[in-house]
Amino acid sequence: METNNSATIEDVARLAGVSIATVSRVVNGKSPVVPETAQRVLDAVRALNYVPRAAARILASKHTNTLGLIVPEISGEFFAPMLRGIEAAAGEAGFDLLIHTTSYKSLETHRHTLGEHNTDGLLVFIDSMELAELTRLNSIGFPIVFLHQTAPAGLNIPVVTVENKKGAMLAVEHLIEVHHCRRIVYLSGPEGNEDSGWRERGYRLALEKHGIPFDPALVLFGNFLSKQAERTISAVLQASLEFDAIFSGDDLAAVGAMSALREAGLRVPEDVKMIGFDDIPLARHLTPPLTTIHAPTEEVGRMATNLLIRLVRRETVESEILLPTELTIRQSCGCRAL
Amino acid sequence: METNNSATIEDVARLAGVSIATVSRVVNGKSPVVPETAQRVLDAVRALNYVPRAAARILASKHTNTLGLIVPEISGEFFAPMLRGIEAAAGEAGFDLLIHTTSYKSLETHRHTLGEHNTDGLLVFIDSMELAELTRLNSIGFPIVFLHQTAPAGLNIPVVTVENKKGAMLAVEHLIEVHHCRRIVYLSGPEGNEDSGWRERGYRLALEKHGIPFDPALVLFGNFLSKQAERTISAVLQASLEFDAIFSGDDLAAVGAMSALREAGLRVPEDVKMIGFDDIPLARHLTPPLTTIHAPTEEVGRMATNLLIRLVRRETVESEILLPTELTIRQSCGCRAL
DNA sequence: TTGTACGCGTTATCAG
DNA sequence: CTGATAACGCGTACAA
Repeated sequence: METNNSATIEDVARLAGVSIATVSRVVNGKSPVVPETAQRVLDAVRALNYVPRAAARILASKHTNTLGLIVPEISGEFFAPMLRGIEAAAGEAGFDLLIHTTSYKSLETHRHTLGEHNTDGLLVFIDSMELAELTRLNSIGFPIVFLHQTAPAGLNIPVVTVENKKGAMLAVEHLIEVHHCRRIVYLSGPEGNEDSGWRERGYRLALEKHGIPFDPALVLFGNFLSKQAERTISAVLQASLEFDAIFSGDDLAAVGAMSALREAGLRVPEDVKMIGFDDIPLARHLTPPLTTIHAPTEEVGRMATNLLIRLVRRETVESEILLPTELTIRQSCGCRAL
Repeated sequence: METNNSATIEDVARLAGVSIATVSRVVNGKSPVVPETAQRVLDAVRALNYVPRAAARILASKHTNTLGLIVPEISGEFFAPMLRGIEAAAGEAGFDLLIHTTSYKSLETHRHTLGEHNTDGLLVFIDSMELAELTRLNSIGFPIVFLHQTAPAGLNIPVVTVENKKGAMLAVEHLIEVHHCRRIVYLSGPEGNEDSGWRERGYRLALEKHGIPFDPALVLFGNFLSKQAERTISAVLQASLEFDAIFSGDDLAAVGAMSALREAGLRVPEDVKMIGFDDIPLARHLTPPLTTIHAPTEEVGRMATNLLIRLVRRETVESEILLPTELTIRQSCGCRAL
């Protein structure tokens, strides 16, 4: 609710004895203004506590200085670092950040809530947006950058993500080569999740490379959630599935899996080796500390945001950025504490 | 960057053969319009893919339909649930959410980035805002709600937080009464943190109630961070401080403390009992599962947002809401698994 | 270097 | 119930 009495550019102009155009100039620092007049304006601005109305600015200038972020849900552990990166990059460049989650709303409701009319560009995480809207925005040249997800066919939208396949291979090969595991479970993410898809591919590649036949029974559903992973591992343990290691598609699922294992009286890493993916902040505090594939999540957020800003400025950008992942050895894989 | 060719209210009016006023009416569903004309307008809207320009709307109507959130940093574990609550409540009421972190910016930069000119109201977490600006906003009747922090003297700003003192007492009394602890460490939060202050008060009250003298040497600095807590506990262990339990001001610090304990060869709960505060999602997955004071963090976010929205609508609201905390017993306190 | 005047797209007021 | 039309506050050609 706007309050009645705040100063407008006109008030400032009057007090400074100049035109509103001049005020606009010194406030935006665009065209040159005689230092002396500029100072008078600045004084007036301060005296009146003048702050330009964002809406008026947008209306007149046609750009919002705001970036939109669309996510399906805000899932803490993994998402927080990314958000930090995004917020930081946006802030440093002078952009505001409008956040929108799609999870709890009906499709009808969240149409058009974020788009050309209130943002200069959009950051889209996972498939939180309808293809039709995406296509429309893309066709009018509206800047969009995807996070952890490649663009649908035909759309020219850059992506920033991490080296999923390579990371997964690193993990599985470590399990095979160093710890001599042969029956390695892969704990998958949500159906259709691209990260999980690549990680599974890396997993299979590593097996193949070492002549270990792929067993579909070892691909289990973790849904990138502790709870689901816990449930799943408990169930297969009941059914006496045999395995000597788990490569979890993400750390959260690894956490749940470890709970299930402990519940069943199995020890990590003695009975089952475990490696996760992402390297969430708490990974090193688990018992045992979780060996995992480190993904530069905050950096992904930063990168994507910078990319988007360049897009907003109509600069050309690379269509895909893959940030490096690396194996972070702790103890859950069976390596000794240092 | 606004794209050139999108339809305006005038285009719609023309196509529907009505005035722009009528279009505005059916779009906003305010004044009654003959169903037949309304339908014509709706058709035109759809045909032209018309979406009202937010900026124009704001400029004309004087309110932004946007809520601002100011936080010092986005710290994952604890903050994510709160953000979820805020986002959900805001979204359900049709408000957008503008997020702003203050941590990495200079004071100069983050003046006025969020305020009367781009939001209808502000959610402020901890002391992420200057008193002067706060006072100014408050004096012009701008809606603000504090999260986990009471307003500075003289300002009339409602707060939503949790029953810190009661929760702390619950924890410490459990340690004393059930587990017969006598030398209980309190792991404090950041200097001046209000939550930590109340929790310490609860801790001291519980000791007092049971005739245990307060020992200042047992109040240690955890800073609500795993890393700091780990460092602190390691240090006092070196210095052979004696204690039989730790009540940690928050779960994150508890995690760090547990790492330090394990590092030193001490077992939880056999050698040291441990209780945390907040009940972050991962608490139950720690080894041993962390007994902690459950705080309804997501609900705090929801509540605060709803309060703010009522303030925006100029309704009167309670000046303080204390959400209940409760003891969630798991195993780190020495209680057996169920 | 500075000022004038118009346009941005809505909402709101007031007649009709 | 509907249509003109005046704000809303700022940026920016264009003119001086």
